[in-house]
Amino acid sequence: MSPSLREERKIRTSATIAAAALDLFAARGYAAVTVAEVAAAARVGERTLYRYFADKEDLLFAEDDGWRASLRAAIEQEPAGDPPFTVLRGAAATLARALEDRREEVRRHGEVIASAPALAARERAKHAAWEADLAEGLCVRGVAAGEARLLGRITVACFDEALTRWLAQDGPHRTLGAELDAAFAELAALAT
Amino acid sequence: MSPSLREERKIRTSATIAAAALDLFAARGYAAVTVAEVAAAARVGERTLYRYFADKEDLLFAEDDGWRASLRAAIEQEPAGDPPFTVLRGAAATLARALEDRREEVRRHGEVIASAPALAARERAKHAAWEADLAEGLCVRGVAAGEARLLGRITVACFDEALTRWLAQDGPHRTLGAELDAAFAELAALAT
DNA sequence: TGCCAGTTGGCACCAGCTGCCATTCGGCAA
DNA sequence: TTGCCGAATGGCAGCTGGTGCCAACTGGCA
Repeated sequence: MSPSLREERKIRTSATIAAAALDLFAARGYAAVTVAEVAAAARVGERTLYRYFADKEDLLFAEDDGWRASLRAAIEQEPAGDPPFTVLRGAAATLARALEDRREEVRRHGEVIASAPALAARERAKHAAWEADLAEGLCVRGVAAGEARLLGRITVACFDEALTRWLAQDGPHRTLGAELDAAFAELAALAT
Repeated sequence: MSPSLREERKIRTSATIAAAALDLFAARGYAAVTVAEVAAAARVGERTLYRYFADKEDLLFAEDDGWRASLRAAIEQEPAGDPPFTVLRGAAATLARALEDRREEVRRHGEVIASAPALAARERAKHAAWEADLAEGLCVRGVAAGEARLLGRITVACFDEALTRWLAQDGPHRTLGAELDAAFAELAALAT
């Protein structure tokens, strides 16, 4: 059941388009690049591009679906008896480990996103989806909905702050996992 | 120095357009209403509408600038010696008090926003701005940037959760202030 | 009264996005 | 090898969001 030639090509086409888009956006700015130019750079018709990506923004966010799935899987694999917040901290740590060796990629991506308000907004919407996934993962374990949502929000807040600090450092840097631990520790110290 | 006839008209025109937009969006859905229709309903040219509002989304978010200013003012008015998190909790409580008697308005607004992903994303971006304001307010008081950002994020997370719970109740309901206190209390209990 | 500055809205135009349709291409069976 | 089917492609027309430009209008003031 190896992927057929058709499927292979679809995957390759999608990756080509996304790569061309990121290159152009990084070089000239998101707003200054038209979808037609991205399509041309990827040697694809504009109409075809829109079959692979829902809209212009999606060129930068399509692959996030995969990470979202990883996050959901990470929650499920946490030990069954752990207290709720421990579960979410564990899931966040797993996601952090998956990002650990892709720092430059994440930074480059983040720079493009920060350059356009609409993209920053969508980035935030992604966090909302994460929060919902975390909350859902706790609800399945019997945690009350309100508490689950609050914990999801808190966890994403800490994760995002850890990501910010991780990317802000120049040269040698602490790991994302270390930043995440630090953020959670700070939270515990400050929340009381 | 009462407002001139010109200024009065501008304010009234802006309010008329925003009201027409909310009515149309609530009645027929955000996506199904064109900007031209909003302009026509407000008896204004489309080009004029775009002088009052930056884009279609802005029709729903323009007045948030005022609340953002209130939030900044609220931070400044917190006692000087208070610990950082106490300052932010106080500012959040002030904002909550300002919203307390506009529940139906907030709910109606929220329903329209929840109906379109792009609007939900922008709502989240608004929270990012709040977080930045809160962090800035702490930095001015000498708090380290990283800690200030983290506290800003946590505070907004609790506020947003409190807002969610406040709006979710039917019939008689607890106050937003009470929900906010509850969320902060839960945080303190769960974070350790 | 007449002028100035701010406000308005029509028009042209570009970019994002979609439905439709003809063409092309991979995969399979005769 | 050939021929067929369904999937993938891309061109085209068309709508909506958004902007620059310019001409007409209006309130305010000398």
